[in-house]
Amino acid sequence: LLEPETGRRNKILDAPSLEKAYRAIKTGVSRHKTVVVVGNCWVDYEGRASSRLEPGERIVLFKSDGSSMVHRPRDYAPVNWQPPGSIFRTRLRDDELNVRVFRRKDNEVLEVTFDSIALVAILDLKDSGAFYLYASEEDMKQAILAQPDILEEGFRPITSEKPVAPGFIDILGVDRNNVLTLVEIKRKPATKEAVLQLKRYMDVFTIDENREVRGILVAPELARGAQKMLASLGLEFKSISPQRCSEILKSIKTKQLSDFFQA
Amino acid sequence: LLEPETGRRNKILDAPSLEKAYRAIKTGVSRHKTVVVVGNCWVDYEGRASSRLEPGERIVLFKSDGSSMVHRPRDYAPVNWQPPGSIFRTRLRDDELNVRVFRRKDNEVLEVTFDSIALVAILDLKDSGAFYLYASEEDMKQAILAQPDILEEGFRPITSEKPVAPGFIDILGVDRNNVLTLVEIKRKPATKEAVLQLKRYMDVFTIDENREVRGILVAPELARGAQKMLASLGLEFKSISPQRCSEILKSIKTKQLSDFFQA
DNA sequence: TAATAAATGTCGTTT
DNA sequence: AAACGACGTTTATTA
Repeated sequence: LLEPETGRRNKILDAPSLEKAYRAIKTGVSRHKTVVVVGNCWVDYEGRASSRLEPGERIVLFKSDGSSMVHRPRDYAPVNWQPPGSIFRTRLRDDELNVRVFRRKDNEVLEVTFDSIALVAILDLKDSGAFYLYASEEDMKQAILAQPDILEEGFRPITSEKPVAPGFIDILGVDRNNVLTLVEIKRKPATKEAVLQLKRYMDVFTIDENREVRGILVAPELARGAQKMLASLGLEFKSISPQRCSEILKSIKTKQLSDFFQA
Repeated sequence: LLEPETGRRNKILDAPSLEKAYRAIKTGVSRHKTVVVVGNCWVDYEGRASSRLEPGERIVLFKSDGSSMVHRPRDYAPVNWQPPGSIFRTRLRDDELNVRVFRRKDNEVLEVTFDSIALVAILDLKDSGAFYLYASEEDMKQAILAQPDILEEGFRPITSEKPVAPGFIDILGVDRNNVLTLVEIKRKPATKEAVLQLKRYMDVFTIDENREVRGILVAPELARGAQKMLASLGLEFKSISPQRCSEILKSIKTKQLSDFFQA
């Protein structure tokens, strides 16, 4: 334990010496804690590309899965980082605290060197909370499979994620007249790119020119240029919002629950 | 000033009460500081999609440009975030500290609610250090423009980033026989997608079927399926690594420096 | 504002 | 391991 006398799981050092920071970081990393370091530092990266960040004050995270990131006082994205699976090595010499993050894959090295430290936090984070993302494209697909009528009355799905030459058809089915129908789903306004994607899938099924095949693009709306392209290619559009799909799924789950408790 | 008596720029609170944390965060955000909060929290997001993160201990960053991110003890990517330009609102009630991050664009809301705090850091980070990235696609282009022979002996660039219907041709030039030559550059193994991109550019210049035009794809290597497609479309490939380009640029800069000091 | 392409993209899945 | 597509992709650039 880091502080057996207090029983606390976290260790916070406010403006520690390099020596104290070094010991805390080294111990923290070896014990698979999450380490936050704030201080004046410079950063070198060598790998798929290479980079150099001149000195300045930043927030650096070292996580126990081997991922790490260097955050400047602005921007959403870290200026430098290393994905999970990397290995840490901490060193202190010549009034410089150096953390090297090595990643076997791509032979990548990230080196952060501090010459002054404002904060070190060694954190033992307990986090098992579930994460739910709703209204994803997957949700939209599940909603259409569960209630095919929202696409069109009489539509019957046959398969989903059907592998074809260019990729995967989201849903393959037949309409009320038994005409083969390809469904491509987008959770955002469908772009020309989405139209072309559906067209590529269509091409696979239109080897026989006599056989009728329908292609329906499902999305909350059509993006600007997409309408014209869609029409010229003889494809169709059905507006369905991800939110609506999310609610359909929710109502199905609620129904399943109530059925369960009634049974 | 946060702590006028000490003159320190940063304020570190180790396991503060919700009330103390609330005041520090509210003040810090309003004064455009960088705020780090570690504690037990749950997170809701509503926008292009929606999400729910159940309670757990996380590291949350609030930056003065309006960006924010929620980091779990593992993974490179934040589990939830908000890009720059968002607006913070901090509230305390019913033993819950709530920070709402609102983004006008896409009408997105991120809400982080804490019920216990392990650390609050209000940071006044001074960071003006320059960031240099090497071996980017831009570097590759500059290297070819500076030493066209690395593409092919006798190649002469005419323009770069030439705007054409589908986008921008990386480099437009002529070969030793004055044949118009289009160059598309990729820093990673060139995929079929890159081949198609070059093909689209080629189409613009082949209105006149009699006029010869060459298309050269520059990349460290060709991805699996790309070779066949390239050949079938009559396009060419030249292997150049981003690293090599980076070194060419470096040597040019060194030369320019030595010339400067000799003069 | 819309469109297009780049990114050390990352991440999951499937071959 | 390689390939392929999705992502709340984000970001920059330009018409």
